[in-house]
Amino acid sequence: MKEGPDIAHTAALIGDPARANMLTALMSGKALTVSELAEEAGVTIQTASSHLSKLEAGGLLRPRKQGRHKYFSLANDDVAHVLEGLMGLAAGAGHLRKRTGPKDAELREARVCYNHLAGDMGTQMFDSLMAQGHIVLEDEDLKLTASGVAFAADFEIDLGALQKARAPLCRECLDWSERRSHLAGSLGRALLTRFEELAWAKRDQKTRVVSFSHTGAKAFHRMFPKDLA
Amino acid sequence: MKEGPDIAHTAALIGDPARANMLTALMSGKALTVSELAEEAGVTIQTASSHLSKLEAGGLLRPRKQGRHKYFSLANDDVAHVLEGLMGLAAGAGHLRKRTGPKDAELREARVCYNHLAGDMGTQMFDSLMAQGHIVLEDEDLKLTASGVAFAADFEIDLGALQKARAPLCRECLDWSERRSHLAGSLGRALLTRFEELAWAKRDQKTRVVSFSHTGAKAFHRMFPKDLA
DNA sequence: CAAATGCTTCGACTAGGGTCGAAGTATGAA
DNA sequence: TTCATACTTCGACCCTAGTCGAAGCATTTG
Repeated sequence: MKEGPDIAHTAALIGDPARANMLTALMSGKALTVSELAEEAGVTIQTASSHLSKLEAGGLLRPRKQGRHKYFSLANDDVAHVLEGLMGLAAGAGHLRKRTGPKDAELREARVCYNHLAGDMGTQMFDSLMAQGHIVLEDEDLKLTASGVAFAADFEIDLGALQKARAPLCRECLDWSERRSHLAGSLGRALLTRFEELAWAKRDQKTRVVSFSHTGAKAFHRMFPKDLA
Repeated sequence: MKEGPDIAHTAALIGDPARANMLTALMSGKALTVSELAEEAGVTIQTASSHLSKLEAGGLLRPRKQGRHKYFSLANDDVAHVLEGLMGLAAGAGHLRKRTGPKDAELREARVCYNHLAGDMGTQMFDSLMAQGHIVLEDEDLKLTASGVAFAADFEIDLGALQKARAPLCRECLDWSERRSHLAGSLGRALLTRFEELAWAKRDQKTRVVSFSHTGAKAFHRMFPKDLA
């Protein structure tokens, strides 16, 4: 009678408030230590440790040991994708933690989703890349076109290094605030990194907010124009 | 400190085994009564009733009263989308209920996802529609092209009626077995319905399996060829 | 009207799991 | 080596939430 994967176990892992807080914190894309995650979730370190080993066993997190620290990050983009989807459902049901908080507007404007740009500017960049023909939807997923390769080279992104990793270069990710797609995958990550290198934008560690400088925003909009007839 | 929607509450709703079974059953797209869902989940009717009101309050289900029956269905495509995503995660973590069961192959071949065609044939149909230029990814989401409109008319699908509803006409939905997109939205539903009307395919209520007849499969592959150079 | 069916509410029971204090292990610094 | 830091394990507590029996509504049928 029960066919298909065991959805309940995975959902229950996300369903605990402390664990959900940790996962949400990891949506920033940064790897965090046990103590940092404990702080984030508002529980003691012992409790956090127990939660984290469950999340790891459930395939949601990827641990990395470094000296006496243990860093956790989301296991892959699929996890981030599901988390964003859940945020969309929760937002739709009106289950917001704080409604129209001061950070809310900034979060909708531009924020980090796992490791790439999300929010209004994220979807705008995605749309613009599609409209300029730099990426296309082919077969199952997004492909970088020849013009896209040129674009990346022009922006000094090392595609060769990115393609060595087995992670997909381009991926769609559904935005919970915009309800539209933005660009994930290793290229999405590389773009955000590049914005930071060029000091176009800075990301706030705690809140996931990405704040663009004045000149950075201007350069961004020149590179990814809203409408191109 | 806690910004964003309350993901834990929604995930916890899905995280209970009984509720997860009900939701999985509703992925068939059919509306089911309280007693049917109780049977499906293996709990008494009282327990099921309690679960269902929670799911309803959480915005995951949409109830409809009809006489002394109360029918439940998934609230919208977003819910189905998240559920499929969770199935993908659970499958990736190796948390399958039964591994390589007899139904498994059939499920991967063709099954119902909420109300549209999923599995190998679902993704194949999606790819073919894209390749033939009937649908394109524009701005945020999928759009039906002029040739797509002609195609629908030719297949005797009443687009006018579909467009009246505020539900999106075309949507992508990620397949947990294929890990590729297939067509959701009201057009996706209409296509599956049409296959049934033409007796190309029949869907099994219990298992979500969609079985194509011999001639039905032939017609399907003629209409959605795998490769068109 | 009464009987039957489908569902909801109430109340009580229980198990599972989240929580933390305390003790144990491992790595790095002095 | 000795101390400090980062994390894990153990054990006990407690409380939420899932469960079902029984009773209560609502709707349809006879």
